[in-house]
Amino acid sequence: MIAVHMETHQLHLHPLKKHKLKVTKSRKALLQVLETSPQLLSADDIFEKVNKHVASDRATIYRTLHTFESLGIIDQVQLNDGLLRYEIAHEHGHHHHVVCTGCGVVEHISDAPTEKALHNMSKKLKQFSVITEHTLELFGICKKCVPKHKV
Amino acid sequence: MIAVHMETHQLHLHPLKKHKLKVTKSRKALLQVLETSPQLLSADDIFEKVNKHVASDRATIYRTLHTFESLGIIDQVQLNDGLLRYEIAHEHGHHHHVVCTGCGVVEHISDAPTEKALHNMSKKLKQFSVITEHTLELFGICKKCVPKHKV
DNA sequence: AATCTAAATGCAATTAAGTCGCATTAATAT
DNA sequence: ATATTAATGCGACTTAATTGCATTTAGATT
Repeated sequence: MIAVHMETHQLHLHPLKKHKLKVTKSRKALLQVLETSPQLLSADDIFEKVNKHVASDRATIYRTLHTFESLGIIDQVQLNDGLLRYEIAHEHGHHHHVVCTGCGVVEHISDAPTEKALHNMSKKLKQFSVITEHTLELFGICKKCVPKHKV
Repeated sequence: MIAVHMETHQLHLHPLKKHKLKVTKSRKALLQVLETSPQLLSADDIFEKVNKHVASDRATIYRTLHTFESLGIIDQVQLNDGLLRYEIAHEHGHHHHVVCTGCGVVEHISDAPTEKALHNMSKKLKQFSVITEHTLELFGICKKCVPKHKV
């Protein structure tokens, strides 16, 4: 009864308890921020958003991001500007992103035909016999932002 | 006769003259370095290699890279480590890279089936109707490096 | 060939993203 | 309630990249 109650409105505590990490204000806020964001967020985005709720230091944010990343709680993503961005790790595993250049909203994709085409292509390479990974990110304008760009 | 002679061993001057840029030692060396590199090179890689031939400053290298990039002489590439890398621009246009994580050697690819799969996939997106671009980079171990990684 | 001038360079200072050491604080096990 | 150890805050530092400014130089002009 009590356990059920706790679970329902404190879902963001799970990853911390699960990995025996101390439940601090900064970490709770960071998780909250990532869980509710429709965008991929940079360390600085996260720093700003966390600090609207609790006082936290950049070094703490960076260290927390590293900790969470190495535990698989969050994923790092490189887009095309060299800035690392973060998202809550997907249970689905391998996937890619479509990012709106207007508002930053992200749609997650994992498309079997594309993966198959990539696999076929990798067999045609001249200098490579082993492909270990790939990055694939798409950029576009989301339906909400299309009107703004029509102007 | 004279023109032919000049062309044969000074191909790297063409882009400079073509764009009415001054032909300096640093720029010649930078072009030479990029033209002969089987790898994508970071600004710092280029700085080091250029300075084996002529004395040049980092600021000069960065400015030259910007100039060349905006004129389409070279292309910028983001891999997965946040460092900008450069290559001589391909006349072929749109293409992707396969990068050896051992030695950095790059194979250039442009695969119609993959592009078609990406195109099909983009039509299935929920939040997007317009896709403007995509990045796709593959990582693997090249045939020369496979033996080293077997150890 | 000597001179002129805009373009390019070298140098130093600056910014931005991220990291690290260390003393202090605070979460949680006892 | 206390002890222990993880986590934090702060400041200094690193690395990639940018910028202002005085000097130099490529190449056009005479």
